[in-house]
Amino acid sequence: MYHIEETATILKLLGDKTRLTITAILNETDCCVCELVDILQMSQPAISQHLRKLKDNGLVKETKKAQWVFYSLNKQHVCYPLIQSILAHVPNQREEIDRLAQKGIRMVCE
Amino acid sequence: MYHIEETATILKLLGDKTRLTITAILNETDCCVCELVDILQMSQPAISQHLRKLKDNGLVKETKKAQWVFYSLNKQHVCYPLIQSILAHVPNQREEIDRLAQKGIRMVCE
DNA sequence: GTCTTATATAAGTATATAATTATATAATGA
DNA sequence: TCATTATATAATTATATACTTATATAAGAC
Repeated sequence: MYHIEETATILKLLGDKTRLTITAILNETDCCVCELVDILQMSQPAISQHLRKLKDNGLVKETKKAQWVFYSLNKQHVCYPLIQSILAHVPNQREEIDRLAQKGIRMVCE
Repeated sequence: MYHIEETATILKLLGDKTRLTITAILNETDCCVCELVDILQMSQPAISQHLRKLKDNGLVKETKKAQWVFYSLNKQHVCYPLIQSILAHVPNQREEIDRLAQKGIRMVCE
């Protein structure tokens, strides 16, 4: 059970098509920024700025690997259960991720 | 299972402390505008405008009774299940409603 | 009819948000 | 070292949002 305010903050964060999609993607697999750029067909700064908001609120974590920064959902977040029950209502993004894999993820990031 | 965009719209609507609280209240009991004004301690136009957004998106319904307009959650909304699974994570607003009842709802609305 | 109460809407203002473009940083590899 | 790639940040702009104040509408009481 969360506070109303805390919950509203999470909902506001996920109440944006781009961030909700990013969250749904990360719920399937970790991704680096350029993969998200490729899937979402948006500019790199726009994606970075959305990731920043998610990170500032602790919803995602970042891990640096060579020149890439991989983002993942923060399963330790207090609101993770809320996020999961929301994601249960939206289609998973397997297709998008598979499409990316077929193009060769490497080609995208290198 | 909803579309990402549709879900984002709902989350954005509920991603506001006032609207989330109104929704949580209406999940307990129907309310007229002046009751919400009393509970939320906000101006009447502010409450009306939030109710308008909720109504425009079909989340709430209104019923006129004499000079009052009672609002209720629209259980027929496609996203009602999503809304319920979100509300399951926030405290119900029984206390606020009870506090209002003790003051005498009649006194508030007349 | 007029007065009061409940609610809605309009106009204005201040702030927040999302995007773009340009630039900075950081890591890799030649 | 320099060039390239990946990512972040800053500055700007356009739009959206939440609220206030003032006013309109609608219903009931008198």
